[in-house]
Amino acid sequence: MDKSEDEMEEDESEWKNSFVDSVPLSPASVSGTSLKKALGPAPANRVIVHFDLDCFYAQVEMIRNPALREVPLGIQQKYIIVTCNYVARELGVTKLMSVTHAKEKCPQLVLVKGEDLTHYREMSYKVTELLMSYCPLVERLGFDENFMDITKMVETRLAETAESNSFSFKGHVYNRLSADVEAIDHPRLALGSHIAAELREAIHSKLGLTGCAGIATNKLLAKLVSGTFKPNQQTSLLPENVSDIMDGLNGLRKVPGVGHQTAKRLQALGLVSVKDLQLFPLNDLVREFGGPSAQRLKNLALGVDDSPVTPTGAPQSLSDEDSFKKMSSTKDVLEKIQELLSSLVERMHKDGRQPHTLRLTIRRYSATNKWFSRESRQSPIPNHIGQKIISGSSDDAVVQLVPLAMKLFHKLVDSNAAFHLTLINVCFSNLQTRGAATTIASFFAQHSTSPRKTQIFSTQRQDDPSQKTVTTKSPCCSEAALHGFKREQRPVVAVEDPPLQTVFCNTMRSDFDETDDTVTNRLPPNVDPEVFMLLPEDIQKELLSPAYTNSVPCTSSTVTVVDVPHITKNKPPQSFADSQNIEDIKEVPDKLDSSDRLVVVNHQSPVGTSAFSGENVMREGRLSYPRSSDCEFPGNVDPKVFSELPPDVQKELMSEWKQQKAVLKATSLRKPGRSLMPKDRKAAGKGSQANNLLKYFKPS
DNA sequence: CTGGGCATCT
DNA sequence: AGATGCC
Repeated sequence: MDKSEDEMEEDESEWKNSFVDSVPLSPASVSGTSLKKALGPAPANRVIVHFDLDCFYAQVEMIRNPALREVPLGIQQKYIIVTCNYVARELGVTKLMSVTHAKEKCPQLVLVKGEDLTHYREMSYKVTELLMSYCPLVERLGFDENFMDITKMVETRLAETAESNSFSFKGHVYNRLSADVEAIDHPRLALGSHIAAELREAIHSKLGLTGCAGIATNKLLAKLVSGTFKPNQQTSLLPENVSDIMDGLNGLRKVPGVGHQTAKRLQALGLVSVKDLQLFPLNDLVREFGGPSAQRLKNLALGVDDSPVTPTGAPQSLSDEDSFKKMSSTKDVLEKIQELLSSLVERMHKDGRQPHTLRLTIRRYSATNKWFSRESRQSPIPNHIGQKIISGSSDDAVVQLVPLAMKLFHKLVDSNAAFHLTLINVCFSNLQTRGAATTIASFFAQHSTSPRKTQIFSTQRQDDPSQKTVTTKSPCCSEAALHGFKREQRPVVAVEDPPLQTVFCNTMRSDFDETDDTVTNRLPPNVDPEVFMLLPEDIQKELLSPAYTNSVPCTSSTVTVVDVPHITKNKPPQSFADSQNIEDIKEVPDKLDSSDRLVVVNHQSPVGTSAFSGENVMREGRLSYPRSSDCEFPGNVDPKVFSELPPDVQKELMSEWKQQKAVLKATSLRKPGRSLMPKDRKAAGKGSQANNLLKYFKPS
């Protein structure tokens, strides 16, 4: 529908999404569609990597129990082997094979139950988090796959490496025997293959996991090519071989994005192979699927995929479910719900966000359509219950949630009649950080996109001095809630160590000044609104109160912000080092590799890479009052109070205010009560998600 | 003898 | 709320 104009301009969004900063778009070109062609030939292509961990669950179990490495191992969920190690595969076991079948084929098969996903989930987030420490553009796909847009890393490295011999490919090149010959023709993909190799090595050395990678110019191709050599290998796909890999797919079902249902509908149109779809008239396809889906499908068949790598962040919902042969009594249902809610509440508590919606999903037994047809009902979670989850009164929370869930159950099932359920799922969604939006917080909330300024190092060598610095500071960062405030912390490592080579992914460009902030991962300067909201209300108040006029003697933003109310009154910043939750953050790197400061640094200061905001953040010194010409204060902010805030906070606030004006303009047509449109919400969510992400890869 | 998650779109 | 898709 909205695509009518670009029916023939299927590349349009790619122009926006796949930009690279070496090919700056002029402001005019961004808004003017007709100017596209004026930009000349195709824009620089992206470099996308798809990572796919080998038999992920099995690897996790083998790490937990190394003895399992030498035996054929299968991970069992109910009656299914969901995955197995390569020893087992050599003996004929495959994924998604029934247990009985597997045991027939391989009587020695060792089975480990894998229904509890806790360990897999934790390890999964460690991987994502590790990748994110190199570049924030990481998108998860399930627990064992990640997409990464390394275009910027490549561009940076390209600028630095003038050496010709670096233009060779690491790993395989799809359908090529001697890659080196044409490597020079694809320097960016070639560099991408080196980066992919380094990242795989990092995953291996830090987390002990092996996996495959695919390097290509879009997500679809990267994913398709990553599996061509398994396990623990990588493959690059050159543009001239796109049709090879697409045409080589055995059936439309192999195209990611074409599921069972879509394949069936396509088959009804007489389409079976990828070629069939490529050649099928678009108009006919539109009749069946509608404009956007039709175009998307056709593009997929052609290997065209302009969808951006969308940083995943923390999950938007947490759910827990169990399936069974039969559940037919209300009492059993109640017990199951209780059990599911208990574990879910625990997980939610660790997450730290407050769920505002509870959903109950069931699957009814039905001879025919057994595995589809789920039904669900949802309801708001009263605030006082949600609070208990956060505060850790888990038992109380569960007690209050169970009746809620049972109400939902009775909406779904008439318990007077006979019923037969085969699955129950409970889900928390509408996850929000605690605290009502104070005026200021709501400012933040609107566009707290995450300003990670990720500093990346291709390989890390060296030094302890930084390590020390980090260590001393990290305690202050232990609360996930504090992370946002560390953003502007001076990059501990980089400062002291110039030789710390390659800084990828951080755009130095102070940015094209376009108004188009949706196009890229344009991340506003560092504030973490969420963090503010996480602070106890009295502290928030105090922070904003005109009565609060003490100056803050601390220049470390990490310490400063959080401490403002307390420290200035009560404690010196140092004392914070030994207070409370030190371990949270510290343990992470320790568990991984205590000598590796890179991880540490990135954790504690997920300082935005893509801080296009480029404006150099003021790192020390206090800003003086902003002149009103520069930035108007919101009415509720006392300039004097403002002046007492730590410099980075001042900076952040001003940036927010400045942006607020722009956003208000942009959103003036929107409903006031719901000014966060999907796109905004997405952007806004990412900021907090990134912070919260840390929790997902906590120490085990 | 078909898991237990998650996301997006409508 | 459901459908669909992915692992």
